Formats: sequence, structure tokens, C-alpha cells
Amino acid sequence: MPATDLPRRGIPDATVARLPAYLRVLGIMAEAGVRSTSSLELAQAVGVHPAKVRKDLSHLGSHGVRGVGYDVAHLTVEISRELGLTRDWPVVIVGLGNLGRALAGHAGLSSRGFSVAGLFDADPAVIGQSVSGLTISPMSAIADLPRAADTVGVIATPAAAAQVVADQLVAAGITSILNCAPAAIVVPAPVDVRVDIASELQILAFHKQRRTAAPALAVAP
Amino acid sequence: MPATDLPRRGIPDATVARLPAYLRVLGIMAEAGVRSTSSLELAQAVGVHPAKVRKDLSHLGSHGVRGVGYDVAHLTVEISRELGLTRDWPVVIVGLGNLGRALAGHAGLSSRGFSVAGLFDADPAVIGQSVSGLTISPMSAIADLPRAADTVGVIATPAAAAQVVADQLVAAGITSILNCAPAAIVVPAPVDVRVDIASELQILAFHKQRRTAAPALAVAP
DNA sequence: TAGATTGTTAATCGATTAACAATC
DNA sequence: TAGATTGTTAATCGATTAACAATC
Repeated sequence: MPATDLPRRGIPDATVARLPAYLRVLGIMAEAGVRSTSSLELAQAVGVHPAKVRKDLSHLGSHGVRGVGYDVAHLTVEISRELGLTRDWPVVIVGLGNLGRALAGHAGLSSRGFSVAGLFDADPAVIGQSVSGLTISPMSAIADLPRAADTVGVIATPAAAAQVVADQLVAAGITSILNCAPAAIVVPAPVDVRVDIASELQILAFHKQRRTAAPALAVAP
Repeated sequence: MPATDLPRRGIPDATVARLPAYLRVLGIMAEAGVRSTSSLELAQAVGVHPAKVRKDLSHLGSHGVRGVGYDVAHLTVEISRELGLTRDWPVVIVGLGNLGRALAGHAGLSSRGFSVAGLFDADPAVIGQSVSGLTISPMSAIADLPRAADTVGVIATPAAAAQVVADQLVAAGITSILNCAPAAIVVPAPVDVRVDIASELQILAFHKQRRTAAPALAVAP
């Protein structure tokens, strides 16, 4: 099979990682009644170089107007479409402690491309409870999840349960996991996992040490 | 001032981001009684190219032995040192819901370079409670935090409180924030923030869509 | 010694930035 | 028209991978 036949989207991962930040800033602008913006303004709000903003946005097509800038509403739609947020992705939440409940009731989720499709917990004391209109199911019920391949699994359990839950999600056919538990998890290769609180904390420590170790580093005037 | 005078550590950010993963795998190996490993073994466990492992580790100095591999215990110490985990960084946790309590009691934190130095909450009902030997203080007390510049602030509040808490942490002099709340926060430039659950979810959606849109993509045999 | 595996150099690849013509 | 700002091309920079000499 010739490689040229592949429908190479070719939108770089580095760009994808920044799109949510642009979307966030555009949302704030829209709320404030701002109709139009520029690559410079977006760059300053997100903290990147303006040329990078233009390059990133050019990957979505030509949605700006030379000499004028970008229409806030239009660009919001284009980025949302690119991220796949114009359709609804089902999300299941495992672990209905405070974080899980916060996520289940989070208006931002349901209004922004995600719909909470299931709540699961291992604790008999909470199974059967209703949270934001959904009933908490026993963890064993995850095996019967419909549309598992489309579903994002969110782990909001204590650290000790994270790996077991991850294994159950994978067994149920889920291929995208957001791990909010304070423990790293290991999953087979095709599964996409994001967030690792322990690692992020260690990266913070490194940056802190680097700053501490080089206190005389010049600051731009 | 000549640029060559700077004590350029030069350890790439991309490498730093992978060091916690190596550390995690080494920990699992040590627990299993494995004494020695290789770049190939580490690479497979973490899911990267073996040459990348060697390149990453070479940034820490020459700690492997040609023809033999890496000593698990020794490499663990070297990576920990590089990440700054051989000293203890104080951590304060804001929001003592389930996630906050889980983090406060998390053995992994206190044993791995972090010590919980303070607990804060805005809810009068929980202020004064004791969690893992520490008393929960009112949020206003954050202003008197000693060693704020060394401290990592962890936000584990509901989404609605995240930005206010972030502002209070920054005002108290904290420069490193781990944001576990399900809401993005905006902070001034010198502050280092990690984790943004909303953005991570959107990136998961993008990857999912890309996979869905190109179902015929060849899988390696 | 023969086999194994590192550490490093060179080649490749991809991402960032600079610069500017296109054009509103 | 003059001024502004995009979209894109080319230059730079950094990160990944391949390859292999060093060496245990």
C-alpha cells in the first residue's frame, strides 16, 4: 500500500495540545462580548509566540482575514470541529467521591462535547445513589457498557484502586482513559491515557530545583 | 554578559517529562527484585525507542555499564537526584474533599520527595478537622505560609473555586501549582502550572476522532 | 575471546520562529 | 490609498532515530 494513499491529516500533536487553550481564551472573549481577535492577542493570552498561533490555526484552514484578524465565534466553531467536540462523546466516571461527583455535575462537560453516560463505584454504600440524574452502578456493570469504543473512561478513585479499575475499563473495550487518581496506571499500547498526577508533581519539582539552582539567571528587561 | 557563562544544564524538557516514567518502572522492577536492566527493557516498559532511553539517561551522566546495562538501584538514585526528589519539597493541599484527603494520606507523596506541609479549605465545617495528623486551616491562613517560594500548591477544590484559590496561592508567593480541579486556571507568567483536566479530555476526544475517521489505517503485524 | 549493550556521533525528522508577500 | 494582519515560505532550532565504536 503506497503511503501517499493514506488520508494524512497531518495536524501536529504539538498543535493539537494547544487548541484547547485557544478554545478557552476564545470562550472568555466571547463571554466578554469580544467579536474579533488577532494572532497577537491570542498569543499573549495563551503565552506563546504569535507566529505559532498563526501556524497552528493555518492547519485548520484559512479562517482569518488578512489585515483584520479572526472572528471569535467562527474560530470557536472551527477549533471545536477539529477537536471533535461538535459531536457528543460519552464519558463514564468511576469513583463517585468528591472529584467524581464534581465531574458528573460539571456543566462544562455536558455543554462541551461530552455527555456523562454512566457512573460506577465499588462501594455498596454509594451504589444505587443518584448523582445529577444518573444512578451509580456497581463496577461489575462496566462489562456491559454499550459503545465502549467511543467512550472515555474517567478514573476518579483512590490511588489503590486505579490500576484495577484501568484493567476493568480496558477489558470492557474502552480505549481512552483520563486518569485523575493520584497513581500512575499501566495499560496496553493502543489505549490512550492522559494525566498522571505523580509524574506532573515530579516535573514541577524539577523546574523548581532548576530555578533554585540558577538564581542569577538574567530576566528580560 | 556572555551567554557561555551561564551554567546551562541543558537537560531537554522532553527528557525531563520522561524521567518520572523511568523512575516508576525502576520502582516496579526493584519491588520485583530485579537488580539490573537495559535500555531495551526500559524502552519496552515505557513505550519508547531504546535509543531515546539511552540518550535521555546519558544526560544524567554515564551511569550504565557497556555490555551489561543499568543498575536498578543506582539509576533510581540518579534520576531522583536529577528530578530534585532527594530533598523534600513542601506541598500544601487546598480543598479537603475526597481527592484532597487521598493526596494528604498518600504514602507515595511523603516517601517520594514531597511532604504535606499544610491543608486548607474554605468550608467552616471541615476547618479544624485533622487529616493524616495535620489540622485543616482556613483558606485565609495561606497568606502566612512560610517557605512559600519552595512550596508546591495543589488545588483539589470544586471547579468553581479553582481560579480564586489559584489567585490566593500566587498572592501567598507560591510559584508551582498542580491543578487537580476540573477547571482551567490562569496565572501570571512566572508561575508553573501543570494538569488541566478539561484540556486533556479534549485531546482524548481529538485522538479518538482521528482513529474513528481513519479506521482503515494499517496496524503493524 | 565472543557477545552484549552502552554512550555518542551523525542523519533525519519535526516544530518553532523570522520574514514577507498577499490582501483585507 | 495606507495601515494592519494573515498565511506561507524559508531558516533555525531541537528532538528523535540510526549506526557504530567503545568497552564491559
